[in-house]
Amino acid sequence: MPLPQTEIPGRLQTQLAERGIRMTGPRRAILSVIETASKHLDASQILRKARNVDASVDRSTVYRTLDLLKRQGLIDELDLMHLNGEGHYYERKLGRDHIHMACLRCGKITEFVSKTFEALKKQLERDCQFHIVVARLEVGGYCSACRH
Amino acid sequence: MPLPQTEIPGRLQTQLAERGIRMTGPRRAILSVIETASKHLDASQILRKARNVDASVDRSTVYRTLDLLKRQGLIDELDLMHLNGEGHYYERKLGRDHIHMACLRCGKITEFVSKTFEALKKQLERDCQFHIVVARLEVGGYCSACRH
DNA sequence: TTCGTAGTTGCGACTCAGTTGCAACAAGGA
DNA sequence: TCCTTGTTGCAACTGAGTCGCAACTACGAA
Repeated sequence: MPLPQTEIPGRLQTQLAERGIRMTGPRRAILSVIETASKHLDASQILRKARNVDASVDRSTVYRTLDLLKRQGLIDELDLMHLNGEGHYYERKLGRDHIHMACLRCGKITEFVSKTFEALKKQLERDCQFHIVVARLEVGGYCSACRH
Repeated sequence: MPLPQTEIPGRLQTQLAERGIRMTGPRRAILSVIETASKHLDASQILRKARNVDASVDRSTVYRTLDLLKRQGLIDELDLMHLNGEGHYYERKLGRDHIHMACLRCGKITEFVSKTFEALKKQLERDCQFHIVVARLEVGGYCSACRH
């Protein structure tokens, strides 16, 4: 089942305001990049796009803002290690956990929500007496267009 | 009856020899470290331990050997991002995929094999027409001793 | 509207993991 | 023993991310 992607633009700004967090020019630029992203971006891609909005944005401000959003639980950090071996990618956190599937040939990332995944997490919590805070499943392989 | 978890020391050496790959002093040192490790090690820990065997081993040789073992499919690379935010860890690849659960408080890594996980992978392959090469599930949370 | 201040910024210098080019070296087959 | 090819240590480099600091600014209070 595909994810519903539509969100009100400016939602992240609102969420930060609700928490009494200061809004600044660089922050607005970075948030708008994250909100309007059509794919997963890493820190340097976010920096480059944010500079189209506000040319003075600094690398360290991007990292600090990503930190802030992580601490506030508004974005998730992914590895997508299968894709190009390295790098952290960021995405808006929507309600449900989902699985990331990276095609090793064309690089496409597919997201997937699964009841079985939810069941697996419940099983882990029960069988291992483990309280899950975060669960990330990353899959590498070949998508339907690239499989051979 | 105890589980047959023990491995003959030198097994990695044998596997490389079977593939006609040259054996050298530094390589032997690094392989023995990986084979006798009681927990997941990162590259710098492997370097430190390998130097106890052969003091001249270089950082770059460790990375090159880890690359070799990855390419040969003899080790897996993990992120364990939940544990300390960074770093790649390595482990012998045994037959079965397993889940890594990292306790955010005590740092313990628990491994878990699950039929539900296997079912989830089958479901992904079927529903998304995706050919899975590798699937990594990393869970962060609190273990039974640390939960609150 | 102005003011004060705590939070934020850009900057530059730094750390740390990992990579690379290269000349010297050595494994292992002939 | 020799030869070839793969491997090594080294040193220099890259790229991601961090940090201390002085200058700046958002925004609530006056």
